[in-house]
Amino acid sequence: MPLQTFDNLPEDKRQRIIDCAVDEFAQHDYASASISKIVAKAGIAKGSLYQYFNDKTDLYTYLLDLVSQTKAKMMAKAFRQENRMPFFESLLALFSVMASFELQYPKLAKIGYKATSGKSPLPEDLLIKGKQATIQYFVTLINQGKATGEIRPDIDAEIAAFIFVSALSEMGNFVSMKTGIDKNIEDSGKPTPAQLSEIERLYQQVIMILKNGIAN
Amino acid sequence: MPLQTFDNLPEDKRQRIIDCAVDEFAQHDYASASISKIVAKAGIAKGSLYQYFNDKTDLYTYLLDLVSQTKAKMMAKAFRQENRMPFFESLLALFSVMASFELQYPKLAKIGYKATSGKSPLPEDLLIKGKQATIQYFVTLINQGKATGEIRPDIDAEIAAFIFVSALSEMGNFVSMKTGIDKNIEDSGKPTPAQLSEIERLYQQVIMILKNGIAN
DNA sequence: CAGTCACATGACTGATTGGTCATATTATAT
DNA sequence: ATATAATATGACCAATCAGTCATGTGACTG
Repeated sequence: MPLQTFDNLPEDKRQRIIDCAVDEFAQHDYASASISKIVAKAGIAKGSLYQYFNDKTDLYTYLLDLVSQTKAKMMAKAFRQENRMPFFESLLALFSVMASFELQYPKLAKIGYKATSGKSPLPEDLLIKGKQATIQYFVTLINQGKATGEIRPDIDAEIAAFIFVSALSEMGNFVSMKTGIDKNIEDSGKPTPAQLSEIERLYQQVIMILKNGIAN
Repeated sequence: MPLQTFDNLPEDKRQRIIDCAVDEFAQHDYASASISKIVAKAGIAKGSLYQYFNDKTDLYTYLLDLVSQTKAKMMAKAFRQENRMPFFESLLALFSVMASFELQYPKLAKIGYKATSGKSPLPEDLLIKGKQATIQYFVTLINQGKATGEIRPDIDAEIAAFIFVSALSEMGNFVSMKTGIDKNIEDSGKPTPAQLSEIERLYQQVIMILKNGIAN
């Protein structure tokens, strides 16, 4: 975790450092991301960065925390209401949040994506445990849906969950492919209404397919 | 492409170099993969490697070729028969090939996966074009299915194709998660019959879900 | 034997890396 | 104004990187 000195920093300077670090880790994986380039772009001395963070992994885990906390905030906002929704409404809300996150914070999304798919210094177990945790969340959701009769009882919950997670995690790529949103767009740059409706149509179609299948 | 000298090499030496390079590029992305480590592990001088390949990207693209050619060979074997199968049989065959490839050549699969998801020195356009090409293949397959009445006409072919590709490309991870197959398993190590049947059940379930949906 | 050619070698280069630390600057407190 | 503590700095270090090249080796040819 960052040292106290990092919190004592003036807001704009701290934010600038974070921005530069996010830029770097969004474009390169952990091993290739360069501390030297981060401090150069942020306009601070390398020694300074090492007064804010213990080492490279410290900075990296700080960014991963930023990713999950930002996402968690959006989740909390979306699920503020009754937590017992019909299954497919829950699914819709989940997809909606993931898509919005991807649109609003494409760089943070990229960091998170790299962390789960590529290489990172964290114990590998910890990472796949994270992915398994996501799958497990869907498994319980699906089993609830089975209990309420919304989902066919012969569905293998784990495999269905795996499909959902795959579609979710890859949807970001598809979104940016379709909307042309890319790294040149700054984080927090509000997406246009046209993009939003396109995205909404996208994940509604996805859910429809997962719900009813494609067979005639 | 590799120089002629590489082809002139004695078979075992050439294979040893390929194996070590595959090892390295399967574990690290392009930027992090180390030529020094490859030659050290292969027991050759660094200068020698540069008599076989022009530079790092030359070696890398050679490996990517190896990946796609290996996969293409398996595809050709599976689709030797009549090329106009019912849609869901084609889908089954596709999934089957992808799963077998993942099982038989986990390292090659990992290299290919990194190439599409992570960073590589190739023009980025070329890579996402590759992914889009895969999607396009599914799009035509789906449109054929629509024409024959196998698939509902209101399905958005592109979105459905995206879901298939996502499931396909992530299935490797799921397979290794379920079967415990990992980097410690050598390429070409034949998977056990138990693993094979487990895998078969997996992608049959996946196709069933994509075909009929999960709704009751 | 001499000459030629293909390949093998590893010391070397210049660049870059994560990380350190003595020193300089600034802010706070007395 | 002086002392003390907090922060800023960049030259520096050892390690590593991709890539080069003069030299060496061995096999084939005349």
